[in-house]
Formats: sequence, structure tokens, C-alpha cells
Amino acid sequence: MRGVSDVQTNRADTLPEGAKAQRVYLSLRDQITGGALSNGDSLPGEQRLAETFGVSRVTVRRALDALAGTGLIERRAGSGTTVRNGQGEDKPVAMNFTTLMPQLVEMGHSTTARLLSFSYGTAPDFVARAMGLAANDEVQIATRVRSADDTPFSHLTTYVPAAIARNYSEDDLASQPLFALLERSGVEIEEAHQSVSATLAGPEVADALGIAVGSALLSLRRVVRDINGNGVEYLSGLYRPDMFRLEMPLTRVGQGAARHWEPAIGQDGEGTA
Amino acid sequence: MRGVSDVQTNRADTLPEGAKAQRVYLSLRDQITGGALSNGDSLPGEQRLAETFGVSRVTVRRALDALAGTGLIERRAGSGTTVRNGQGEDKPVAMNFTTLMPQLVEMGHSTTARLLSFSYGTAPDFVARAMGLAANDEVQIATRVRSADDTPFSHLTTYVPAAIARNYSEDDLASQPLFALLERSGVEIEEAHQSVSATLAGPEVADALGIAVGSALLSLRRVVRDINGNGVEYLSGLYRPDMFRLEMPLTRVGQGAARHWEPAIGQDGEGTA
DNA sequence: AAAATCTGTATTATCTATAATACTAATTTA
DNA sequence: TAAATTAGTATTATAGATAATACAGATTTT
Repeated sequence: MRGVSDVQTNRADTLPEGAKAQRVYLSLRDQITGGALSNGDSLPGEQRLAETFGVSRVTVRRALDALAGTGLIERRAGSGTTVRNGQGEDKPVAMNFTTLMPQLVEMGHSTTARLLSFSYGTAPDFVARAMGLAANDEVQIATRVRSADDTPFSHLTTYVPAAIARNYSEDDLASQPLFALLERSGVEIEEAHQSVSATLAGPEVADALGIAVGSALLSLRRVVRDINGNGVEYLSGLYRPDMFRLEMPLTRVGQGAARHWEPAIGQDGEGTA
Repeated sequence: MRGVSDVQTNRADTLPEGAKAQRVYLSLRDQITGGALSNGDSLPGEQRLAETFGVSRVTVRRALDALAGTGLIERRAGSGTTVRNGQGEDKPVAMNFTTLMPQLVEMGHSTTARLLSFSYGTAPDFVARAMGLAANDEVQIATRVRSADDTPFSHLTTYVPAAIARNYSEDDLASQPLFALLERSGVEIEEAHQSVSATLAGPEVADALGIAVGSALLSLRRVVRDINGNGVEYLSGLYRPDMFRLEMPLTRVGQGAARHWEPAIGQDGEGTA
């Protein structure tokens, strides 16, 4: 009854039931995947963890059970618990600032898209406002999940004015980046505004991304306008932080008071190899 | 025993305790903020919601209590529950891409900093690796919390090589952006690499930011290097998504195959007024 | 070998989320 | 006005998460 869950490498569907155990689990998990706890590191003892989190040892135990189930930690009686962060950081998909719009083509990974829903309807309030549409304007609403090497990493919902959206098909959406489709449709893209934030995974998104409800997600909102200032795309994207990072290499240019930062294009901070 | 919690407008501290209530809360919240439920919309009755989610009415009630606490819904006996997606978005602190390094000076808000901890020690593995230091190199480790209008919104931990850090005092850290202190110390900053992701609030950070353990946080890692390629600062920043957004206005420049995106400097997408 | 530390396991008690039910008061609808 | 629907409130019961405690087995340290 938990949707699609028995996948090959679903290391994420083991959330403990209790609320406190959940927090301990999620907190430790993020410390590991986030780099605060590296591979060989040994965790504090269960008793100490219990004190740190202000819960009982049983609760800590549940969280550790879940973590051990995902393979993130290894426990040995007498010795202790050590981090088993499957070594090399797993190379999450990195979206560079400058290659941001072209939506992750050629990333070294083979990314695929799956269309979850597709419909036409009136634009929601906040979309209409952001894009500068009338309240009754019709838009195409599509939700897609993108995967890298068969692991889903992003949940994207796009709103495109119906007049523009008619220029491409449903199949196009599943196979090509929306960005390319827009330009193919003759839209002259001029400006975009992006806002990055964070949120928690709700049931639907969690299911689609193969993660636990309550996991942290990177949230990105994007409004794209053409040369006339008309909104042509509204994107609401949710990304798994363990699979996806937004990278921004910067260099400092100019002299004196005019000295400021600019994106370092053409060079990757970490390398995408 | 929950640390500082009775703040004026902390709407982020309302995650329900129970696991089922959490799911209902997150699901409804996402439907609202995601646009599936717009402003004036009225929700189904509590009894119906209970049936839909397969939980009891008490559980639904908890979720709704939390939603009402955040101001996302409004409940009236006899009438029902309506979505109050308070449109104006509450104007959180917005950090523009181009003004990113100067760390939020002149934001329209009065931001203050509080020094949580301050010490010298050997750099953690991941810091040493990222900055290109030897494993035993000494660094200054400082943790600060920044607040806007007395509401904390960011939790920053910085690592600076001891040799550089000796050039400024502990008091300097509490009053000035680290960035300014570095340049004052004669460091010639040349390059930075930032990585944005998301994570969950652990006990310490949650307490410092006045939010609930398990809340979503925007996570930013920054490595700054000087003209010789030596790492001079490593920053690990956690930001409350309800108080902080990373904004990126972009424009499309160039022609043909060379057409690409560049940050639109000097113009704010939302306005910082 | 002894001591200390750790996970593994078990037991019991308590607290709390959840469920089921009933009722009141406000509001809308017929 | 009467009926229906709704949120607000309260009560009771149950199940499950959590806490507190104790001890055994494994491992490391002294």
C-alpha cells in the first residue's frame, strides 16, 4: 500500500514510524550524505546520541536500525557504529549555474524523463501573477520526473500558456527539455528569474521521487519571459539533495569599488567527469 | 526544555508531533503552496478529509491546527475551512546572486549577528579537502547566527586558516561580515565555489534558529580561494526557507550557438524595498 | 586478564498519538 | 423557521512510540 517501493536500490524508504525516531534518522542521514560525517567516521555511542537528541536509547536505536537498513552505517557489537557512506560521494548530478536552463543535458549521466500528468486548465493564482497572465488564461500543466541512471532526482511542474504549448506534443515533453521546445516554437526567450529555497517532501512527491515523506528537498521556482516581457514558462522544481546540487563557480573581477563577483563560465568547480 | 521557542512570528515551528498528522499536514501544505489549492478555495470538511486520508478526525484536526498556525488556512465554525494563501509572500530576506558574497548588508532589514562559538583547531576532513589544506593545519572555527528584525534566519559556520584569522578579533566577527575581514587582512580574494542544497534541521541548529527539529533548510557550502589558489574560507550556511530565498535574475545574451545565460546585475527581480 | 565501552536484547512502565463517539455552537441552505 | 453542515470541544479506549532499566555478548583498551 506504499506505492512503488520495492525497487532495486531504494535506500530511502525505511523511515521509522515514530516522530522522534524520524527526526533522529533524518538528521543523521543528512549529516552523512551532507559530508558532516564522512566515510570511516565512527558515530557517538547510542547512549550519547540519546542524550544529544534528548530522546531515549530505544528511539535512537530505531533510527540507527533504519540507517543500517539503507547501508549508510555499519554496526558492530563492542566496536561501535561507523559511517559507510558508499565511498566517493556518489557523484550527485550537479547543475551548473550557467548551464542551468538547458536542463541537464549531457551531464555525464543518462537522464530520462517520465511524464506524470498532463493537462490544460486555468492558471493557478500565483502562476498567473508571476507570469503576468489574466486570471482565466489557459495554460498547459505538466508534471515530470527526471531520473539519472534510473534514480529519480527531480520533480518538475511546468506551466506554459496554451497558445505556446500547442506547438509541441505530449511526447515531445517526455523526451526533450521544455526549454528546447519553447525555442523550437519560436519563442524568443529573454529573461528568467529564479528563486531557490527548501521544503519538505509531501506524500505524492515523496512517492514519485522514491524518498521518505518529510525528507528535505531543494525547491526552485523559475519564471521565464520573452523579449516582450510576457511569461512563457513557470517552473516549480523539487530536487533530491542527495542526488542534486546547484553549483556556482564565481570569480572576482573589477578594481576598487567596482570590484564584484561574476560567474566563472566555462570552468567547472568540481569537474563533471 | 525546548530552547528559545516563544518568539513572535515563528511560523515554522508548527510541525505536528504524530507521524500521520505530519503526513496530512505536509500533503495539504504542498497542495496549497503548490497551487493545487488556491486562495479562496474551501477545503473539504474535516470528516471528509479524515476519510480521504484514512485517518481519524482528530488527526486531521492536528494537521489543520498546524496549518492555521502558519496562516495558510482559516477556519470558521459552521462555515468551513478556506485557504488563506496570504498572497504577499511575506517578503523574506532575499539574497541576490550578485550581492551574495557581501553577506546581506543593506537588505532593507536590520540584520544582526550573534557569535555562538569560536575556537581554533584542526580542520575537519571535508574542510581540509575542499580548501586544499594539510590534515593537521589549524583553522579558526566560528559559528554565527544572523537575524533580521530579531528573527534568526541563518546559521553560519566558517573555517579560516589560523594564519589569516589572527588578523581580526572575535568582536570583529560578531559585527562585520567575514568577507570584509578577510579583505582587510590583506587576502586577495579571487575565486569562490558555491554549492546549494537542502537538508533537515538537527537539534542544535533548530534551537539556534528557533525552528522545529526536522524542518527543511537551505544549505549552502562555499569555498573561497585567493589569487594563489589557496583556500581562505570555507562556509557552511543553513538558512530558514521561510525567511530566506536565493534569488537569481538572468538574461539571455549572445547570438546563435553562443547564446547563453548571464546574471542580470543591477536589477532585482522582486525588489528589495 | 581486567576494565571499559559498545551493540544486542529484553522487560516493564508511561506517555502520547490515534481512533471512536457524542455533543455544542456557528453558519449556511432549503 | 427548520434542516443540514460545519468547526469546536470533550470523553474514553486502544495501540504504539517512548522511556527507564538491566543484563548479555562482542570488542577494544589498559
